[in-house]
Amino acid sequence: MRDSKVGRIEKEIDTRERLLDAALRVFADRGIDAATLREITEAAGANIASVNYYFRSKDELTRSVLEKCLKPVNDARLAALQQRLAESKGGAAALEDIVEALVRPMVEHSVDSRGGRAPVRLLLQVRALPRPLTNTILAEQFDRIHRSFLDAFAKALPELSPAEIALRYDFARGAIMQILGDLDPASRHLPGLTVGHSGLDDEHVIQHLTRFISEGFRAPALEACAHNGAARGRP
Amino acid sequence: MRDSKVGRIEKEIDTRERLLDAALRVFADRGIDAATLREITEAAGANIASVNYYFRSKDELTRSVLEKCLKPVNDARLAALQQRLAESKGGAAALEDIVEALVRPMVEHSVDSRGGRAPVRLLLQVRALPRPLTNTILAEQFDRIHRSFLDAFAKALPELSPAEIALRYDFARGAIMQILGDLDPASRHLPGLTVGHSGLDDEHVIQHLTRFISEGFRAPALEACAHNGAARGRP
DNA sequence: GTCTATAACACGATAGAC
DNA sequence: GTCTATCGTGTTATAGAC
Repeated sequence: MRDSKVGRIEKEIDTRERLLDAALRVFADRGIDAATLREITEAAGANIASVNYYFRSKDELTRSVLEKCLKPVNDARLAALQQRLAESKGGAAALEDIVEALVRPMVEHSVDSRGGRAPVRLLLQVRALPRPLTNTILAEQFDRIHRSFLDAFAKALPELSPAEIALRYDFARGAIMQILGDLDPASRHLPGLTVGHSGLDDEHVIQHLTRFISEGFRAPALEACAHNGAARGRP
Repeated sequence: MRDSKVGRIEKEIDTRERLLDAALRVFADRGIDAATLREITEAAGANIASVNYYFRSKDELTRSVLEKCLKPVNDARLAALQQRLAESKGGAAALEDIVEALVRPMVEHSVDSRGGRAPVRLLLQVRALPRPLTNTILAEQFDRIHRSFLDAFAKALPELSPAEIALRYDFARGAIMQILGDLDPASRHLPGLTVGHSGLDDEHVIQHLTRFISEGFRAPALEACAHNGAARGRP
């Protein structure tokens, strides 16, 4: 009796949350396009019409799913970076610390409710297949992150040009996404993993990634080449 | 008069080739699932029914497209690696040479007929979205490559465990795919590219990638951790 | 070989009862 | 809030004329 109203409210919230959770998994497993609202609602134990009740359309559901799984990662990244920068009191933060601020939150916060890497696979998907809707969401979620990290790397590695920093930052992001995608059970049947990164926990992944990326960043600069914006627009 | 028959044969071949070329672009642009045979045949200037005539189904077309754009890359990779190994006369090839054998063919051979990176975007897509059909094709195309390169890296870096080699090889592949995907004009509206790898030709990309990856591989080994397959299955 | 027409089916979205 | 039923649209695949 005491919960006749609370129960209804909890159920409402619960259905919405279950839809988001199921949609993340189905989107990651089958692709956003190929995923049908029928699959999603079935996986969530909800009715086919519930998506149109809680979200207005499949596009709005997509936006909510992406925001829900990207925001925690990037909030944690920004917090970690700003803490490192604060510790270095105006000087440049240590390279390893910046790299770890980029790596650790993604490794630790990109797990779905089943222990898989659905957020990573979804992110790989929207990057591989640019569409206006998802591009907008990615821009909203990543612009501040990229700006902050590019800036921190530039200060830590003053001998590298901004263009070379941007390039290596791109390499780093690719390495992170690749290994996390391969760690997901859904990628088990992909080639090149016969050795299998089997007995590998999050902490080791973070350490391996941080070391590889840091050494890559420390490679000597390639003499003047990439950052010649001057070459564009001139004969 | 002399070409009434030749003309017909050329037209046949031409239509099939045009379908493959158009399918690669449409698959990469819109996603294999979302791409319709109507779009593809329209882009190829062919009739809607021609796909079912030349290929049996959309799945067979997918297989042909993937094989056509992956085989040249991997053939070139294997040839480059074997040449380097032969030059080193039984000893280990230089690390930079192995990395370049991995990098250069992918950078140089992953361009579509319009100068874009459709093969890369298609590969990113089938990796992000594992399906039985494409997994099989990827295994056929990449198993020999991965085995050969893992072996070469292991010989060049005897202080690293096989598990650590596999991990760093994965990082390298991620870095390569990421930058090549971002170089495609279709990725122009993605975030993090405001700096834009604009005035950057293939040769510079190859050199930057090779340097970054080689230094990453040279990072000191992380003490015993990943390769403890023994830890699995024991209490 | 190329084309038109259509069969057979799945989708997102919604109206309206409960 | 939840459900059923259905509308309108778009898909692959194919049959059969040319």
